[in-house]
Amino acid sequence: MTVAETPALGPLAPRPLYEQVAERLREQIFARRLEPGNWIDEQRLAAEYGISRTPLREALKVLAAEGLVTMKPRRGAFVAEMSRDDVAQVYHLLALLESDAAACVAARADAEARAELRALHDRLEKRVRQHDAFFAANEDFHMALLRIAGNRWAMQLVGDLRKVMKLNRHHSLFRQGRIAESLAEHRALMDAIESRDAEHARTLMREHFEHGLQAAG
Amino acid sequence: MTVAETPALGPLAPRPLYEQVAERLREQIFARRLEPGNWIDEQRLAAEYGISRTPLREALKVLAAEGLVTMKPRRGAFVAEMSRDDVAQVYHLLALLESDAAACVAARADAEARAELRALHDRLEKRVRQHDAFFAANEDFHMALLRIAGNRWAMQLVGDLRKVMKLNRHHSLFRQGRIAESLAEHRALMDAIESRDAEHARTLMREHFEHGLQAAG
DNA sequence: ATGCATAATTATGAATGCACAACCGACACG
DNA sequence: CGTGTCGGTTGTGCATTCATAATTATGCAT
Repeated sequence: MTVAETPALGPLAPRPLYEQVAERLREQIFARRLEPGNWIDEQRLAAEYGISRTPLREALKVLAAEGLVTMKPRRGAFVAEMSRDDVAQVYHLLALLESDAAACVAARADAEARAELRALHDRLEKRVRQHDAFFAANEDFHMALLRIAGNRWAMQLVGDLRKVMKLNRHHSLFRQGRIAESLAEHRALMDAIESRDAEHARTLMREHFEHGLQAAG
Repeated sequence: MTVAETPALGPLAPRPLYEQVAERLREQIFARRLEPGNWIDEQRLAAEYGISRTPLREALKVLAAEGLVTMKPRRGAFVAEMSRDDVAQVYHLLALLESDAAACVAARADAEARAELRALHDRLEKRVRQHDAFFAANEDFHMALLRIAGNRWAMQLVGDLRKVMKLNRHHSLFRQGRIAESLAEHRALMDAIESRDAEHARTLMREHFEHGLQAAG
């Protein structure tokens, strides 16, 4: 009844096929090989992946729950589209959830956790010039913050919201100069966290997202 | 077994089987006919529902994404369990998301929307004595607030969080006297909304959940 | 009896098969 | 020239079947 100990299971994880397929589909969607609005041809993809439609359809259900695809009865699956409103709404939620996490971390994280965030932030500083690497490091920092905040449900929610955000073509970081701005905001946030100023951290994180939304608009 | 002619709603409701099954499973879980931690016997349920395992498995994927069941590879599906920590974490998120929605509604909802909420609140007032009816009316009020706030992603998130919350046996409203308290808090919230005091509404909603968590603890 | 190896059973994960709705094009009609 | 419907085609949704991992039962030695 207490957590059934499934210890570690590193390379010995016989991950179900439908999960691998879901992961692969996510990559295809983020890489824009499957574009928002496009119909997803089950037969073609099943053939391409060398599998049957059954696990593919199960994977599509998972992605639908994540919001990456929409299912139309008897019509099939389509890559989800993000309207301008959707982007604004998701930004608002990310601001709310992540600013709360930032406040929580500033207030309660131990020295070790703060050091981990500092390390991730420093990595961010080193990648100002490489857009893709900066993007990845940015994601790492934000997700680490969530993990340290210690709310697994929040981590799940934010993870899903960040996934659907990747559907948005005009990502804020693409704007010229936005990376430098974003970095400066991260720097201020990191300072607030290290000086354990929870409310300041909350405000900075919220503003970070507000600026991101403006840049994306 | 074929649906035959559903005279009025036949062609208008071609809801896929796996969705109906998902709905039915949710009911079974909320009614505690399937208890948290229990293994879900695919064959037995498929036979019981008179369907094959394929749509049942697809429904289970959906519920897994909602957090109502957990899938263990090669072991099957299990009704999710909510630990004490989980309950606290979900309450925290509901407080955050719904208090923001309350502030938004107080600030921006038009008279008609406020009237709708008032009507739902009055219904709540009339059901103090009937636990189940009060519970349902409470849910209606909270979800209406979310809908009026106008963030469809927030509505989805809160809906899912409220679903997993129903797994928790010791729901706060079960505590003696909590219903009256809850109602008083709703009353104050409704007043704040009608006087369009956004920050007051936010605070009241947050406290409403904090009290709910204490009652559930 | 207890512990371990091994065979039988059972259930999951995936593949294949099939019925019917949705789509596409042709052709008749207003 | 647009509208409608009729037949063929395609693809979804679901059922059925199969392979293999997990679980239970069995036997044997200690």
